[in-house]
Amino acid sequence: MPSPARTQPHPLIRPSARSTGPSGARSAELAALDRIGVVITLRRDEAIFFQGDTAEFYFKVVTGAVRSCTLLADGRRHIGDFLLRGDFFGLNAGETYPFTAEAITEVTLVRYARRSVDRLMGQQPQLGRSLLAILCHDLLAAQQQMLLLGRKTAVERVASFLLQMAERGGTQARLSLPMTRTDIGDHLGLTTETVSRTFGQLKSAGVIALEGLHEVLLMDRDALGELAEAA
Amino acid sequence: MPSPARTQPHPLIRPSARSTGPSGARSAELAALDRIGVVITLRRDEAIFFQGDTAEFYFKVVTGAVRSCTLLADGRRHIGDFLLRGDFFGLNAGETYPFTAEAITEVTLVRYARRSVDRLMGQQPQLGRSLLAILCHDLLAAQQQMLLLGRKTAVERVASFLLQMAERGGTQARLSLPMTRTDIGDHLGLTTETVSRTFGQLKSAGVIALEGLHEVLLMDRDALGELAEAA
DNA sequence: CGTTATTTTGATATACTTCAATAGGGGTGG
DNA sequence: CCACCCCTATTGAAGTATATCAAAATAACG
Repeated sequence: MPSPARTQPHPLIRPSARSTGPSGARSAELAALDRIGVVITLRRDEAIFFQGDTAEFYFKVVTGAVRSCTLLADGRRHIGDFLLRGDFFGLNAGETYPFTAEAITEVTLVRYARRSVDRLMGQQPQLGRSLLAILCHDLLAAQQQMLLLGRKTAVERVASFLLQMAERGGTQARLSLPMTRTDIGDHLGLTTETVSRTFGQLKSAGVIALEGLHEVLLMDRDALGELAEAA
Repeated sequence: MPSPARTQPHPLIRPSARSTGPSGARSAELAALDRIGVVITLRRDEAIFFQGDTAEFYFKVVTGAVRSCTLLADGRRHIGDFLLRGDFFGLNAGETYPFTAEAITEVTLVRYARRSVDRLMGQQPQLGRSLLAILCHDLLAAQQQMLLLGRKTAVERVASFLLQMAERGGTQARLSLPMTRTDIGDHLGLTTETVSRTFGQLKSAGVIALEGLHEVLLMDRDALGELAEAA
């Protein structure tokens, strides 16, 4: 079911194709994908797709950050993952997307038509392997997140999250958190307040330092690792 | 802080191959797998593999039930999933298994060598698609579990779990739970006591009935659906 | 059948949430 | 450039769902 316009913080504008062209891919096998990709851009808080939309496309993040959300009937929200530069998302066995994807910042994506990917996979078996590898990786990440949500304390969750973001981000000592504290809470199964207090604790302990609201310096990575109960 | 797993029999015995032979597969594409599979059986609480073992094999459950567990340093345990008849597990991008797999009951599995599967995939592109579909399905299940662990109450967790097991189990009104209450707790991010109390609540409410410890009758499936906050 | 593991039930403790109020920050219009 | 406003974050006080601790009841098992 294609989603009708819904009230969103920003007037809801559907992504529109802007130009076609190659962009960097993570591996040789995936480079073939670029030939069938279309670059799109979205503004902050725009939806890329809604839960329940027909799953026609597969996406890769070029710049910016995306969140994947699901909602319960009474409004409780969960953010399954944050998608950063180089991450793929939207690949799905079912007819429809099982979650909503929204731009956290202004974002540039490459969009691949599902049928084109299917066709290409027939011609290039290596592509199938690459997608298999990506899915295995995502599944592993999901398993770690389940451990976090099921069995870790607030401090352990936040510490794990920061380390994970640091690993994904590139530089090791400084990392940027484009999302809000509420987003982080909804990803870690905590409230905004608890996230804020936990950042405060880590700051007081000298483990991290904040530079503005969205930049974190890892002052003591080992200590952070221990707090995360490294798993 | 969530409690460490309590006394659990630790699996000490390595699985051993017993006999060779084909077994039923879920789809035509996967039938090809059976030709390269080896049937193995394990006793209750035996480990199929340990976290960190070299990931040489891929498995399918023929009879019985398996749990996939990860442990934190202090003993807190999380069960990522229960694997039932027809479920595949152990497929993995990495060199090693990221979790331990243990037999909950006496269990019969088919074991596929990873390299054989790889080779077969080269010859039968459809196999790759089937594995892709299985992984997508697993990923979806993981996303739902993250929502459960991150945002649902104890009653919602247990209700969701029962419905999920009912769907997987076959018959709709009666379902069997071969695992212990502790296993269920470690899967749902709860303690044994909370699981037990929640079962009690559902029983008092007339939503379920217990027949022995491991058989559940769904007396009011709609009510259970509402309690699960159907998501 | 006795023995041990598992489950249930009860009483208490606590980590996190909820509710409430203040403070900061970034953009916009004057 | 500054002043205002709104949104986000922080901080505080009180409440609650679930964990923990403890013990009895039930089931499993040799």
